[in-house]
Amino acid sequence: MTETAPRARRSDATRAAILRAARERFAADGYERATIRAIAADARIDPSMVMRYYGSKEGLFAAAAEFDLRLPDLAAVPPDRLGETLVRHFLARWEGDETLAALLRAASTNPGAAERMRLLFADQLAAAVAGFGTDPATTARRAGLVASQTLGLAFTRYIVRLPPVVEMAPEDLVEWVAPTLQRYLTGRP
Amino acid sequence: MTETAPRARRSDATRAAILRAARERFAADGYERATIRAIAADARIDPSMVMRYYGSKEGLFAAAAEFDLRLPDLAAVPPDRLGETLVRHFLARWEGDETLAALLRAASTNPGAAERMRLLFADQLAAAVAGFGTDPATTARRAGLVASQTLGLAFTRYIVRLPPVVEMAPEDLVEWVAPTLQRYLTGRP
DNA sequence: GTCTATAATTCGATAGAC
DNA sequence: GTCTATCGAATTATAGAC
Repeated sequence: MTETAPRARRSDATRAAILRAARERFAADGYERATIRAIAADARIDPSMVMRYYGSKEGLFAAAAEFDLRLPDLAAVPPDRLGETLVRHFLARWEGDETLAALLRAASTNPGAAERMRLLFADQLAAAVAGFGTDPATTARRAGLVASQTLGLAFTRYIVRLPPVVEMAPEDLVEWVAPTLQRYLTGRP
Repeated sequence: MTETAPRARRSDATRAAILRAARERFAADGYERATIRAIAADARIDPSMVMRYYGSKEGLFAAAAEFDLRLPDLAAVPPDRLGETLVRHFLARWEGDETLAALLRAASTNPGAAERMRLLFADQLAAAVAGFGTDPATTARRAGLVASQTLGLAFTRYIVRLPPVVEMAPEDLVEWVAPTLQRYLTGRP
């Protein structure tokens, strides 16, 4: 029973510190500009430790970019408040966790990160939209439209930082964007 | 009068070939992964020529990322067809010129490219929206919302390439997205 | 105007002492 | 488990021959 009772190993703290620093650097600089050396310096450990724990830069990114949207069960949401619920949820999720910003920046230039983004879309967003009961033939398309607006909001607010989008209060964004998502989810073109 | 009668210099063809290759590489790989060596190889010239003509990698990008949205005069568009006009225009503009894809990819990781994106937004999109006559106090915000949807569409369709967004026909996209832009431009939240 | 040669960095990754 | 030392490759940029 060497593994059945997980004892907090000393290295766990180091692993966590590396992941935290990696998310920050990948979020701020993207995949190519974020260097293992810089990440290690932030985490106050030796660069070779990163390689030891995560094998390669790609392995480190894969671990750091693990992201759960934590979408609510859309079938339990009042049908006329789907858009509002989604925008509010996305905003809260992004502002509290920079992992998505890291994934978004990296996906622009790194093929592996882009593939991860597509998987996140298919496994989480498209799956949630498919589960609440509109015409199955159009759910993928509806989910894609929702992604185009929500990722565009994230891109302009957190990556490019367009001043008017950055300055809008979360509640103002909800007011403006919720009807868009509502129509993409339940409307006809 | 050594310059008043511009004679086609031999080097002009080389300059143009470099720019074309640079746009392709920047659009496909982003700023960091696109190398001067690869661009020079595409243009069938020596890498040192790129430095000679454009001074540095940043100077080359600045020249290659020059982009004119060529927005129509919104004051001349029927007020209830503003959204439709804009989506159609953006789609046509993007599919015919990869410069915006290059700018979009680079803006994710390169601070200079992001600044360029903000300038393009302020000087062209925000200016066009301000010129057609809604409440001046809200025009910047309306332009920001339009950017969030249009850049999100470009990001999901040309950069991350989410399958459902890639597969939608331009006319379907117009049908779905036009009402969104129409409301951002002329509606109340 | 074009190209060769190379300088000066910087990076990811490895080997091995302790 | 942690760190020192370093390898090998790739990059931007420069100096200078032709």
